[in-house]
Amino acid sequence: VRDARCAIMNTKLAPIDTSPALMRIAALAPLSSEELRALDGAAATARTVPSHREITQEGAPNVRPTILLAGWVYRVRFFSDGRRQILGFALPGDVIGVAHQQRALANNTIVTLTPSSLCQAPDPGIDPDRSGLREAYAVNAAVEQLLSYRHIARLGRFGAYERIVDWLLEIHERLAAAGLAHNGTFAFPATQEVVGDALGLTSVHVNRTLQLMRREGLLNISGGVARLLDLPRMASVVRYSPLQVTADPE
Amino acid sequence: VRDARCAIMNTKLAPIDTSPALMRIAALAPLSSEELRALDGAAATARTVPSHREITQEGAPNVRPTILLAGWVYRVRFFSDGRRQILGFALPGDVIGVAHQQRALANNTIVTLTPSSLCQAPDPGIDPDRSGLREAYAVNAAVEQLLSYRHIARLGRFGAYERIVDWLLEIHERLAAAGLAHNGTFAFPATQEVVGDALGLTSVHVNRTLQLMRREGLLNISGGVARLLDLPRMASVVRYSPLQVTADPE
DNA sequence: CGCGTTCTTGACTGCTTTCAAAGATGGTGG
DNA sequence: CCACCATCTTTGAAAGCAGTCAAGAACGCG
Repeated sequence: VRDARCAIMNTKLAPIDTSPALMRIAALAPLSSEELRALDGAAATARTVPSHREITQEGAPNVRPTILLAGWVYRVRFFSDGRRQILGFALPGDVIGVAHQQRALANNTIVTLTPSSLCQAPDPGIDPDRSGLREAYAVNAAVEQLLSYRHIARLGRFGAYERIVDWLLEIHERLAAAGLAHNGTFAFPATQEVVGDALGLTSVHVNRTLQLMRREGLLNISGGVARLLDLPRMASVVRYSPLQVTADPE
Repeated sequence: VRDARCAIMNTKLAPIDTSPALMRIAALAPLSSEELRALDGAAATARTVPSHREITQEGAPNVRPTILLAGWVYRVRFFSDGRRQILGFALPGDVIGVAHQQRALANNTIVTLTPSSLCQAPDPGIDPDRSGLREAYAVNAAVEQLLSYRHIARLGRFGAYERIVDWLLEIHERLAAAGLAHNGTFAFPATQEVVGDALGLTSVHVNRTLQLMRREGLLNISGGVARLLDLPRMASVVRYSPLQVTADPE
């Protein structure tokens, strides 16, 4: 897993306990050492998928629950005239393909944006020793739903400038939870066309807006790396509030 | 329950087995007579909420799972400058407030659009006799997620005309599942401003677009009633495909 | 070093918003 | 039964944000 990540994301080799995906999952809920071992074991069976490959297809039978260990993947919906809308991204540590019903169909197409590493998500079953895992998956699902709602609000009421700021802050927060962002800087594999497809804009307009932000000293995206240079100002533009789905304990 | 529905929605008294909410839930999964009785019993304890009341508030502790028996409610996200974006609607038979994690927070504010009737959703627990209910709730959740994804695609890539057509077809399909739409005609309590807030448009532009559609003989909304006069043509405008989250059995 | 992808730029079009005010509608109380 | 008020719908003119089309520059991979 670590090797895969290093090859794929071009990051420096890190100690085992900082594996981004596991760090993010462990942040969702307290996990027992047995559960951490189960995750490690699953990660050992990871498969690598090249970029631009479909993992699921909308309307086809759902895949089994899967953990994204490394890479970026996106959910997408295609239109008959060739347009497409990216519904959201899964980042390292995200769990995809979870369904609780019989004969579930995938409700969206999932495609790898970068070469990615995937493994089957350990099944907590009804094992009382794995309640932490169940909780982590539940929190993951709640975050996923919250992200959808935020994306709807972003597309419905934000202009291009706000959309990009808000979305970058969200990506940054999520990557930071996996230890993949430092000081506002993170690997950013999306082209301007992909950003446009995610935010309901044309790549041309994304380009002009990013240039404006660059001139303002707000951020800088180049060479596959995003640098958010003024997080406080970005946050104030859209009144950004961190993702939260669970109440803090007293 | 039936009385409440009649008073609230101004519909004609219907036989018990056509109660819209229960009809819709029963369509999600096969239910045993025990489960149907449980639903009936829950419905008997329904409470009525006036219009424009908040049922949940984003960031507050989540409410317990609730069935909407009658009326329309909407999920909404507010912005600091007074703007708001409606994230989606719950219609009779929809289950709201479901969360599987500890100390869950509501991830959106839910507000009644019309006077509404609500009851607590029967808990299937781990009772094997209530697997149908569990399945129905799971399918309900899958539909909810699918609706979110469709809404994202709608807002991101459709123009005003397409957004309205696509959204009305979706509302129609959902109401029809509860027996609340006949021949393309259904009670429609949303003002043009509400439609605009849901579709990311101004009420002025919603007005102009609806007028265009009326002139084209496509549909007619007036007096709180929507009449979709040419469903085939509407469907072809956006290549509408019915909501489906479960594979048809062989 | 060469080619394909991605980024950048310019001019022009057009959908949607904004602002303001005038009608229509529906429910309520006199 | 009608007057009245709040809400909702309709209309017009003007401005603006974002899209479209096309072509050139830069980048990165093999």
